[in-house]
Amino acid sequence: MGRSPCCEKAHTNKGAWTKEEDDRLIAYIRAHGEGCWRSLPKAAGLLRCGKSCRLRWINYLRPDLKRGNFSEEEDELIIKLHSLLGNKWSLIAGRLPGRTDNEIKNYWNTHIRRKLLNRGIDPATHRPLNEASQDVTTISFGGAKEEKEKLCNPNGFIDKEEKKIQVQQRSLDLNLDLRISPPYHQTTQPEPMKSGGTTLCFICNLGIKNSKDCTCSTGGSSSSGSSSSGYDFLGLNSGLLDYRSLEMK
DNA sequence: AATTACGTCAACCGCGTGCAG
DNA sequence: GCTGCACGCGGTTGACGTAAT
Repeated sequence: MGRSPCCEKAHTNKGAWTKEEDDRLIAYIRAHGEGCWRSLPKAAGLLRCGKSCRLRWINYLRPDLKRGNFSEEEDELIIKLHSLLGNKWSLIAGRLPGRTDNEIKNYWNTHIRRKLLNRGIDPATHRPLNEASQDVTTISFGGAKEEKEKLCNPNGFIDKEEKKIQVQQRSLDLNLDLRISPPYHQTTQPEPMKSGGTTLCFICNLGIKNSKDCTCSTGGSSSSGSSSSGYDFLGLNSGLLDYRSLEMK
């Protein structure tokens, strides 16, 4: 059985794209737009798999791509978003205009991981390395599933309740409480780029509200008394982070 | 100059998901 | 509800460039 191949592999090119192939793909998409990747190669006269065309376009040929090095600001944003979202590269990329998920993923693995390690921070948990070996769990969404699977493992010798407690202890790390909820009505007016003559800071422009990182007068810092203690990372102490606000695509 | 080790990143692969029939 | 298709995503690979020996 199994899944049918996404394309006829026998007659497709693989490996690096040539200039001519790039030109054909660009010309076709300019003329017909994106979409229907499966039929695109044939229509564009390319001996490539549709997936390959899509990847090439999204990661390399798209006109709105921002080539070049990542700025320090982008670095920090990626770190913060990764601590929040885990390896959800497409979501992270959605917050970085002109950057692709593949690019960010590569950049993370080659630069930021090392950067964090040099700072003494575990890139998986975003906690100090000396704490990383303790009861800490990652923030990625996959973690819950793994833990669930572990719990369901019939061969496990540890009592299920005991395991539950272990998981709970390990999950104390960061209570994200990201919720999927029915369509909500905004309680506040959508914030314009400028509010009362005040230019919104980078964090507010990202749509992240109530963040301690906010440097403008409007968005963050939710009044003086709101954050009762410590670091209000991305506003997590001061309110619920709406997962939808992270979706950009 | 030759060889090896390492870093980078474009591209591939397999799986999950949404959707139409 | 089931099935197959198409797309999108994340993990991984491998070619290539550069630094070190």
